[in-house]
Amino acid sequence: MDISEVSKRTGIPSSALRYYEQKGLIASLREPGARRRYAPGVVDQLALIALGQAAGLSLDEIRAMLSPYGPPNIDRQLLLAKAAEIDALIKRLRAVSSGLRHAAACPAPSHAECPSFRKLLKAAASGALEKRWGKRRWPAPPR
Amino acid sequence: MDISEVSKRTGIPSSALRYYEQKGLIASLREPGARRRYAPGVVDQLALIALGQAAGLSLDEIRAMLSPYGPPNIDRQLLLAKAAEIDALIKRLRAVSSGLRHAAACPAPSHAECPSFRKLLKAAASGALEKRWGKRRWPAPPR
DNA sequence: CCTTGACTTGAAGTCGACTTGAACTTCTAC
DNA sequence: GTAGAAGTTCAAGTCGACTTCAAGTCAAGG
Repeated sequence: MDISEVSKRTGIPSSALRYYEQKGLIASLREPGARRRYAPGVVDQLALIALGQAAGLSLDEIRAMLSPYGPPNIDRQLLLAKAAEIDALIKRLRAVSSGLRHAAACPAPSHAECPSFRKLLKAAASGALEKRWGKRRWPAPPR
Repeated sequence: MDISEVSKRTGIPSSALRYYEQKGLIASLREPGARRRYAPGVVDQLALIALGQAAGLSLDEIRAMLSPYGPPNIDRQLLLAKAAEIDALIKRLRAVSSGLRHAAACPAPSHAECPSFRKLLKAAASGALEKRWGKRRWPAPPR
């Protein structure tokens, strides 16, 4: 497959494919200087990368586990830690969702006055008011 | 309250507070040129901002609804849309979490060969392989 | 042979939410 | 009155994951 074929199949722009290769996340077979050709397995590889990204792993972390050379070297500890992290995130997101619905529905002039809203607020933003959060990029839903 | 007091109470660095003020998200009462003094309500305001951020709103979107001048001008449509978006995100995150746990547990040499894993993968990454996602910053959990 | 379009490279630009630095002022304590 | 901590402004830097640009190369069709 050539780069545009992979791009079509995965939806990932060719610029991103080149970027991934440059970062060592995928490999292309080719004579130096010529055009890239991809083995079919690269599509699965890219799906794994997408999973890792959805899980909040950085490309560097993903590369550490899924180097295209040799068998995947899975850090099970890290995966479980990330899973736990995501579960915690889900909890907070549920509170955020409730908070938003409440804010949309509650007619109180100032939401800061509504006790149930304050409670949701605390649950949703807990941590924000204690220790600062790190940063993370999350995908938006498929449109 | 002075800026360090607000910072201590909310955990938000003073640099961020100045930034928020510059962006019009919060107000400080003060003689021009002198030090900032904050009304107590600013803490609630900041909690709302944190909620908005946790919900994935940009500071610009938050400002549109929570201008410190005058009553909040809530866009209920937008809030409900964001809530729905978050619910969809939660669904995908659950799949991601399962996927990670599976990847950590499954002894298969190549995960791409395990059918149940492939299914999770699809659910987790769905959309990534169709249309490209937008970008969004999400907070990490409180450490 | 020549055009056209897809590919190549490396470097630079983008985005949002801050942080950091430099240079300066002001408040607090001694 | 003076040190030093904490505040001020404005400009510039940071981070990750890409995208975009400029300039050049290669392959197939007419």
